[in-house]
Amino acid sequence: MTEQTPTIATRPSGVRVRFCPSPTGVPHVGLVRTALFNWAYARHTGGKLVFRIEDTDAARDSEESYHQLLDALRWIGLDWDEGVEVGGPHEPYRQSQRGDLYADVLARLLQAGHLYEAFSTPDEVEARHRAAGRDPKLGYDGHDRSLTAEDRAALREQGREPVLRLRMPDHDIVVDDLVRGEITFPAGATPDPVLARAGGAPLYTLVNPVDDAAMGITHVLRGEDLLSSTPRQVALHEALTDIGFSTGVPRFGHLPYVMGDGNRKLSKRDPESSLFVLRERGFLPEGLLNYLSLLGWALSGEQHVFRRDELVAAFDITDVVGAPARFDLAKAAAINGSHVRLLEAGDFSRRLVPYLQGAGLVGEELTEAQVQAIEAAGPLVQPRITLLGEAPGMLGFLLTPDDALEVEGAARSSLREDAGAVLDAATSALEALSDWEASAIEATLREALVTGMDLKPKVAFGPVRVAVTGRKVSPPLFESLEILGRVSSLARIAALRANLEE
RNA sequence: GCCCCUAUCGUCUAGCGGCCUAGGACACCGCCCUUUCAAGGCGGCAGCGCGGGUUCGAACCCCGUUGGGGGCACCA
Repeated sequence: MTEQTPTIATRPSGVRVRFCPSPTGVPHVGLVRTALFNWAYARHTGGKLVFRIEDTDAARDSEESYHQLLDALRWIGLDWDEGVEVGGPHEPYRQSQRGDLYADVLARLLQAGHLYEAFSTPDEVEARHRAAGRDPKLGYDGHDRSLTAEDRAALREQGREPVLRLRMPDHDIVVDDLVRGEITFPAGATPDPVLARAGGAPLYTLVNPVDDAAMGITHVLRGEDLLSSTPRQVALHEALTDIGFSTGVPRFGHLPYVMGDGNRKLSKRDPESSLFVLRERGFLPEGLLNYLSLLGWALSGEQHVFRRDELVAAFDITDVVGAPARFDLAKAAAINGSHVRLLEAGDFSRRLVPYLQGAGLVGEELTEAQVQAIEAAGPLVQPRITLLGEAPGMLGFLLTPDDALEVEGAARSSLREDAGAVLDAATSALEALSDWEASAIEATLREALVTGMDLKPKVAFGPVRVAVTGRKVSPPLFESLEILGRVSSLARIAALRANLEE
């Protein structure tokens, strides 16, 4: 065993980072943020991102979750250089398929004396702590470290099977964390961890560092929750180096938590923690990517809205902040709104389609008229929404047959006594209009209602807006009338007029 | 209990000893623009947890303290 703790890996050139989730549950924003920072660091440095799946817990892992992980990464636009789906020189990239490697490493580690067989049950460990007047929560006490071959044989006689524990070094372990700086873990503070169950089933404690070593990972960028497991990982890397399996210890960088409301970690109970919920609400991949990168990092003090390539150009793991960041849905939406506004008009309209389909306003196949209406109205709603999911509400009136249009209660009750007269005047003016175009519509309606009836614009146009869109709030009225067309517009005004009589 | 992390406006952050009477963004509040609602423009409110040092000088360095978070599994 080495005397000193090497904290800087001596590796071939080039940054190699990895993203290695276990496929349990639905992808959440904290997970994606971790993937994002690994990706950004790889792209910034010209290094490689490895995507590995840690599915050694058959009870909790699921194939569905695996596919959701792929879906999530692809949607937000993170690609990887090696790993599941794309292959690479270190296949396979699913730990459930790497059992032979782990068994081999375990055997070599055991033979070299870095591992030992431990027979103590958790109850026995706790009982020893109590008997000695120590805190029972102290963790494993190292009791089996000194078992002789005879001792072990005797225990086996009793039908007991040992787990394999790593012999932690008796010196302090110093980690130069890329985001937190130098951290010292006192000798003896980390109990000897179990690396394999009785029977040999490998645990995360073994498999994660072994694969990092096998895949030549140079920088381990992961969640803060794993910070306290770092000393045992460093110790394992040292042992792996000692047996010639590895060439050193990777650098570590521990990313801050993503918090929810209050002072809790963002939990799966929070709906906004689910990437897919966010996507359904209408986040743009580039908008969410932008916001997520702001959780613990900043491009500069001044620029908050930026593109993917600007992120890559500027991102450095050493600039990441160590303190937890709160996920603020309002700010996320605001950043998204900025990206919505940045979209080219045609692009924006096309991205609306899935949300209109989801709302049942259009079918699988769009009609020519629907395409035209969406493209014409797109620019009207683009500055008015922050999430694409808001679009159906604003565009619904254009994609609904005249006789199916429903006037919202609040819109209906906003009408004053003179609404009928306003609608009558609007009808006369519009029927006489030869050129059905927004500016002409505006001119004639202003003349008839504002000038002719001496009404304030808000009062004058309100009833027309309600008649045509069914709502108090809508895209700009005159453009909306133009897009809707003369026939439908007049029909809707007439319908509301008739309705007022009742 | 032990170990570790962390601390600038309500929130996310810039700041890396003098450029700081602390900058930006979100939120909030005004005003302008305006056919509704937005967008946009202009302005405002609001912060270095506390106590000691070090220094000519501290948001920045050191020590302590308090608050917050995490870990102490045959889960990952």
